[in-house]
Amino acid sequence: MSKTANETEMERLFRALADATRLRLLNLMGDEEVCVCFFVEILGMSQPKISRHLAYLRRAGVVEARREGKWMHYRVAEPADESAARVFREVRAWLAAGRGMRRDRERLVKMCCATRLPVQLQGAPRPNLSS
Amino acid sequence: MSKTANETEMERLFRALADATRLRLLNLMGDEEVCVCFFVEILGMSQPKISRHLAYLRRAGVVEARREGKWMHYRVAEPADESAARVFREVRAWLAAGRGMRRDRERLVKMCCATRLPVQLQGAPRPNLSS
DNA sequence: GTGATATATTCGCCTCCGCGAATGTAAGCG
DNA sequence: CGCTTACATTCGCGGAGGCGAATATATCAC
Repeated sequence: MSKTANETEMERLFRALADATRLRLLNLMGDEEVCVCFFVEILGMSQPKISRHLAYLRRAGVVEARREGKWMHYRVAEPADESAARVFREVRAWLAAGRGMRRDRERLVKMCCATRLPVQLQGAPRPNLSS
Repeated sequence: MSKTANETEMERLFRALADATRLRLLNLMGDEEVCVCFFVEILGMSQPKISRHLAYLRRAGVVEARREGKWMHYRVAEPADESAARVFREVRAWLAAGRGMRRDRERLVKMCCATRLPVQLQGAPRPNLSS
């Protein structure tokens, strides 16, 4: 039934989407969970910056996190509300069509499939490249 | 085929949607143009506040304006990009399902169909109630 | 022209948030 | 225990934007 969709929820969602870095993070996640160290390596941004944006997305209910030893994995969280989920799906489709966004994903796939990971990522858990 | 969807365009759109007042304005417009004076009357907010948010939406390319004598009419502007238009449609569907949003629209319909308009709106051009 | 009406813009003041830099925390290793 | 790695949080600064209040602009009536 979920037809209410508290208006405040919309604001939170759109504020979370109103930042280029967060959009790039969401695009990199696709449908699989990704380790923080890959975000840092691929976006070439400082680790605190990545971490702050991931925390923002988490507070907004847009992503969920899972700990595995030292590593943290982030994945997209589908909204419970039906209309919100449809909006969210379209947003992610829009992301996937973007030029820069596709470059980001290509770099993720290339890096995660390389036989030799860069020094910073030795031993890091690789994301599933299914999507 | 509009597959680029400049990432900056997404940021602008989502920032425009990240405010409760602007969401209510978009919802009130629906598929028809609406005169500023109705926004002011129905939302019960100050005229400068309404006007500033409408200007924000216009700068973001989300709405367009048309002048008719003293009155200004605002209507939703469909994005040129295909993916963006799909996102936007879903957003508006989400809006239309919201509880408070439906109340707003009911008040608009009631006010615009009343035989006697409130004093502030005497002679104001009424919106088409088709949607 | 004057005046009234409808809308837009400007001006401080404030809060939110993005940033780099530094620091804090949590898990693994020995 | 101490040390390293992976990540999170805090701090101080600066810019963006929301607000009410005041002011400016545009159009119409006369």
